Amino acid sequence: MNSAEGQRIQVRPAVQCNHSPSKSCGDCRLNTICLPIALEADEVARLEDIVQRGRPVEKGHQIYHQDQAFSAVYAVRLGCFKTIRTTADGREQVTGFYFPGEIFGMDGIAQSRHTNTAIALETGAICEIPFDRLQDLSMKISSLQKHFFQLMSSEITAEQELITLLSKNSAEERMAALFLSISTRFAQRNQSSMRFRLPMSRGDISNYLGLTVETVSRILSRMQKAEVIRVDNKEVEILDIERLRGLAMVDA
Amino acid sequence: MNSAEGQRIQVRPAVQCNHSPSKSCGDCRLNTICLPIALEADEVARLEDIVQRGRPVEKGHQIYHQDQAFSAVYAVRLGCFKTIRTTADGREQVTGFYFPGEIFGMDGIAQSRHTNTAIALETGAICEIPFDRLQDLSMKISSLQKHFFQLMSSEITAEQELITLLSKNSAEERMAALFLSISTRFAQRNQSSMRFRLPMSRGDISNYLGLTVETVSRILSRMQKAEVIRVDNKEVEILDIERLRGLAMVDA
DNA sequence: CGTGCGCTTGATAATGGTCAAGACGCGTGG
DNA sequence: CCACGCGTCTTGACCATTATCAAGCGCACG
Repeated sequence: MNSAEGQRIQVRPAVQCNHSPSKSCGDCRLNTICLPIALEADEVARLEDIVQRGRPVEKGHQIYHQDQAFSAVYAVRLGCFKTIRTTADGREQVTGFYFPGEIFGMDGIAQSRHTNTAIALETGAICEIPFDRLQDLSMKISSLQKHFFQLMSSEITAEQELITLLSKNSAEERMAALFLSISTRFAQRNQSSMRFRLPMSRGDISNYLGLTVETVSRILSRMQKAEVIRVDNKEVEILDIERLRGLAMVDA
Repeated sequence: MNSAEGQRIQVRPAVQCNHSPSKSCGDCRLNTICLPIALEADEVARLEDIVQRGRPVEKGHQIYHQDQAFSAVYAVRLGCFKTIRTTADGREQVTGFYFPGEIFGMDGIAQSRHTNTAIALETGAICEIPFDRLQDLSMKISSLQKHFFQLMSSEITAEQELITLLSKNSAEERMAALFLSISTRFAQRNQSSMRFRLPMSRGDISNYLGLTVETVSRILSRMQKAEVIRVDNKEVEILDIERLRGLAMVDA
């Protein structure tokens, strides 16, 4: 899903990160926003200046609500977040899952109002980045402007991958692709990519993938029976990643 | 589909446009890029300076190809364009249709390579906007930077609408939504929104909507029998837009 | 300890896909 | 100018995947 994000992170290993001097960049939750930018020391200071850092949020908390005035984008430091869009007739669509180091909220820029609602799937923390101040700073620091264009473009390509998945792939292929994406994103944070806990419910998964909970549940059972994965409630273990890749038929 | 684009255009009526002094902004194909910006005269000149204006292209021509190095984004002046993404296993997904005044090619920014192929659906013309020069200029003209952030955000919200459509709506609802979107976009250009010629084939439509050509064909016949639309090959007439909106069940 | 929500599993149904055949339209070449 | 041929579109019959409906389990939380 988010292979663009992935690649951008992977090509830039372990440089010292000024946000959290005690940590390597691989650990700093802000790496996707600060890492690719060759900032001068005082520029880093200016960026840190505008960022509301490490605000803790509890499970189920809404960061912003659809139609609410847009003022900031958010970087995930800890935990997992989902964005959902409610249609005119009341149906809901999960439009994305966001893991540490990823940015959400960019949908609100165009209309100065959010077109999604963002919700914490588990207890975590976020950095709030006021967008008007980010824009100002981008006028002075070209690499910051460039990076933000790239971030938004990544969001576009990630969504195009989801469009393709929904449009062209079977239920099983969609599930496999999601698991591979989640696995990759855990790996990027130096966490186990073969064994992890799903932060989202079956309902979130099925909604995101355009399926029903029943179908998701059945496919999990089938994959488990085929010994591709092992599932125990939200705990997932990938037993045969090659076969999972085969099921996905997609370059995640 | 593209309601974000739509609203942005509609709230800014008929100001004089400096690109084509003889025309109102409603006619200037570049309106989505220049219109919302309160530029000084010399700033307009600088923008016009970098834009390769009005390059004609013939039907079937590729503007850029997937994996090709990214260097520019493109504004449609005339005609209609589609973007397609080819997956690892060779399947193709139509990711968007672009009408005059709309911008395509922003997918390439993140990876400095295009993740789509853009193809002209009919003979038309485009403006090429070299991205590095646009970035430079955005550093000097804050309203231009702001506008480009908005453009990209619009692309994100448009894609989220498509995701929702693919995930939650029936074949008939998808078709109705697409027709409403196309109709709206024709209206924005002061062209007939009730009677128009589809620039894309049934295959393009079905691919975009995650359906088969047979299903698209059947639904067109059904809608015609129900006297909601009249179809003659690519010529479409909307007979009952209220009923079409009812079918769409979506805020297009 | 009970209630409820999330998850699983089964039976059945429907939407849309696949396969197949024929019609229509358009461009090309005789 | 007409005829041929191919590609696009339509329509029908049949089939498969996934949704729907229904029931039961188990864990978490009051």
